[in-house]
Amino acid sequence: MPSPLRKQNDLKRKAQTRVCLLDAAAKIFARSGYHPPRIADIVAEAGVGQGTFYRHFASKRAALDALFDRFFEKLLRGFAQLSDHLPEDQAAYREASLDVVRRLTDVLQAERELVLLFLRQGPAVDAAFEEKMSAGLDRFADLARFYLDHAIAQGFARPCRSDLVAQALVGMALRMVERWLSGRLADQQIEAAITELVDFAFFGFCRQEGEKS
Amino acid sequence: MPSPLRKQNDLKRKAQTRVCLLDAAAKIFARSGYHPPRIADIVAEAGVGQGTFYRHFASKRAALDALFDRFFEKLLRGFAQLSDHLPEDQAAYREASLDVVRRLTDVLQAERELVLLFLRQGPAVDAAFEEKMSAGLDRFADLARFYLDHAIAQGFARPCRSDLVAQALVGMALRMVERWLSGRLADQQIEAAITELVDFAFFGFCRQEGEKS
Amino acid sequence: MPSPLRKQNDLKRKAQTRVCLLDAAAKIFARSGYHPPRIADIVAEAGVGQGTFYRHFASKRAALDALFDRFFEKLLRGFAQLSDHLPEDQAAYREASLDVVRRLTDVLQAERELVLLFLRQGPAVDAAFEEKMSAGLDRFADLARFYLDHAIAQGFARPCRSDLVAQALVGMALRMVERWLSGRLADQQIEAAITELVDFAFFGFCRQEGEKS
Amino acid sequence: MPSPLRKQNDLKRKAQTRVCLLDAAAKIFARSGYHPPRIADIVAEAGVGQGTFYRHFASKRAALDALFDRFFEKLLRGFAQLSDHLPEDQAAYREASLDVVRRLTDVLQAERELVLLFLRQGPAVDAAFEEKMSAGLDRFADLARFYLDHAIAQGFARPCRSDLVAQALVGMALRMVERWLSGRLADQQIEAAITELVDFAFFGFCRQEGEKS
DNA sequence: TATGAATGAGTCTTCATTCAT
DNA sequence: TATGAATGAAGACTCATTCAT
Repeated sequence: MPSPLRKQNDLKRKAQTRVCLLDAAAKIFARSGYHPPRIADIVAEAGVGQGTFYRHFASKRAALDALFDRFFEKLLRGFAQLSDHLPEDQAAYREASLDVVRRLTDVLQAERELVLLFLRQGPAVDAAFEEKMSAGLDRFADLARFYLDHAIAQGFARPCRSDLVAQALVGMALRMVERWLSGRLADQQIEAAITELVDFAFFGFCRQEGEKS
Repeated sequence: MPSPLRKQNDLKRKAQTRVCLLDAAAKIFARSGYHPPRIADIVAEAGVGQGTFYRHFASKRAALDALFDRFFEKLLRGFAQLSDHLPEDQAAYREASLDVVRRLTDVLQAERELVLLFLRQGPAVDAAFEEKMSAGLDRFADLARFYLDHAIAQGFARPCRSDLVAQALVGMALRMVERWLSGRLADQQIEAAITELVDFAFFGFCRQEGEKS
Repeated sequence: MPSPLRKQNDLKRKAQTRVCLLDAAAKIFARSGYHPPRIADIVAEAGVGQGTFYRHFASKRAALDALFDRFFEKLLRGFAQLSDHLPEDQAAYREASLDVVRRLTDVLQAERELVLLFLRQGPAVDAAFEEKMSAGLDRFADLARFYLDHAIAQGFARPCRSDLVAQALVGMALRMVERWLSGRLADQQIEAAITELVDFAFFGFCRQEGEKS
Repeated sequence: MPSPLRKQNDLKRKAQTRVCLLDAAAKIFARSGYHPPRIADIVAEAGVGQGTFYRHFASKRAALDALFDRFFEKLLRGFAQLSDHLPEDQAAYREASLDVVRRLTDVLQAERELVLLFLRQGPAVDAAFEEKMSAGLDRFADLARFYLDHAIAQGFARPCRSDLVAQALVGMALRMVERWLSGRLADQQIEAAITELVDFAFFGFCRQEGEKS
């Protein structure tokens, strides 16, 4: 009969090892992609034995799942209180949009390597993982659509197929993020890019009637 | 010594086998992704022997390259004469844009499985392949930017960071195509979606001054 | 320094754990054979930790040995006083034989699973264990031979190679026991089968001169 | 399109390799039992590569199955024409029995190592293999029972539970064979042992009325 | 003494690649 | 040129055993 103290310590140690392995996996996957690395690479990076990996994850695939869950939970946490109060005119809407995007970029930048990992490797892992990621992205699309519908209802956005537009916004975002985080943005002025693209989303690229040149 | 006729027949047969293998690879990759399938799966699908594969391609990776090249060449062929005459007002610009997109969708639909393959698996194959695909997409972004700059110069598009907007357009397109071809578009009315999204690109989602409700 | 009472309690607890592990091993081996189960299966069944197993047995093999010893000792205890007085005519000899077999079946039925385990798995464990089992069976063969020689000396058994006949009797018994305990006896009337087979051993299957039809 | 000749040669070569592997497996299993050897041991003995084993057998278990099938088929072939004419008196019955047993011993001696392998390891492999062996032995028991029933019907065997007696005979045979082939028969005079045991089966060990001492 | 997390040697199995025909 | 049997290096995974607590 083990003492409760002993049991707690064991659990804590085990949890530490798990974190250690996840961090190592993230590093390795970020460096070489998901498929190429061997379990041996991950445990070497983590500094534990081969068998230890299998005490914590059934397979490389399971570790990736755990990694994604940890990441996505963190990502969502930043948007929990978002829908508390909705903007009531176009200017406020634009401010709120800029605010959301900025907050998003902060998280993404903090997890740069993981983001790139999932963006590139995610859809190629297997059908189940693609589905999981797809569901995650759809949650963001739904959020965008919800906001868009609000704006339409308020009258400061024009009626449109908000489902399509929301997905288009997600598409824009994904590509810009991927280019930004992989260092392919023309200049790395992310702030300027954000403004530019929010304006593009709000007003399109056409010169409007009465717009000053 | 083989007769010239014999030689020619041999060559023709060889080319046929190559096409056969490429088609088989496309089918298999489309079904299971790039990494999981074994050479054995491809040759089984093609109905040839194991060794035959290696007479035509150095590796699975090389076959993928060949597949991409064949596809991309076909894709570009549709846009060769695009820049022959540029639209001179906003309405013509919109018509031309719709036209381009429609033509694109025709090719994409014809090669549905390959498109999905490259969209999903491409970035995960390896750095070189990602670079190759990236270059391909950048050619489309460059094209879009060229048109946008023309419109700005003509005065019917507002001045903007055309490089960013062009990439944003590519991002929009990629996501919509991926959803469309994988059957996740809300309704499968691609024509309506095209109009909707071109309008979004042209005018944004905001109601403009003087726009009728 | 531990009190003598404490010491005694520790010893008692240790013995209990040992019994617990042996019982668990018996159950597991009976279910899945000797080779397939892992130590982890045994300790899970016993409800103790992995390490505990090694405090009691050096290896799975050693636990099997202990299991066999415990079983065989119990088996022999039923035959200790057997040779106290020998039968003096054929009828008494037959009665004594039936009596021995019945007593044997009682023990075997009580340890059904272990018996089947050793019958099936024993010879396949390793050379040493086979030797050990073989020696055990030879003790029964020797006993049978001793009785047979007595009967021959008394004149109510015919002279024969008693060593061979004794081993044949053991063979008969092993197969019948295996079939009985695994539920493959035509009807489960073990008592009738005993009589039948003792008669077969005594008289063979041939009709004798003067036997009534 | 491969030439038929080529195909036939390939097939022949493949069959040779298979035989090679089966022989190697038999040798290895006979030496060390079924469970301990690794695939590496078998392929080393056969002088082929690791992968070659898996081209021919899905697993070690499948190889054992193939080995047993090959052996059992050979064993049965010797008894195909056995029931052509049945003995009509006790003396002929005894001659026929001796004849069968002698023929059996010839085959068994020729396959000494395999016989010992199956006798010892067979029941311990897994439930399916045990069932397979059991079915094989039951075929011999059925044969014995058929003969016994014939003798009873003819009146030169006494009425008895022929099913039980047949199984008892199988049990006797198994133990004697195992002792004989493993060199534990007191003297190696197998011919004398056969006579002795057939007599035991025919007449039991009791002295009969009117038998001369 | 009991525990169970950690270990890493050992093994199975796969599969890209070769090569004799 | 096409074939497919053979190959063996590579990698996933297992599990008996250790040892710090």
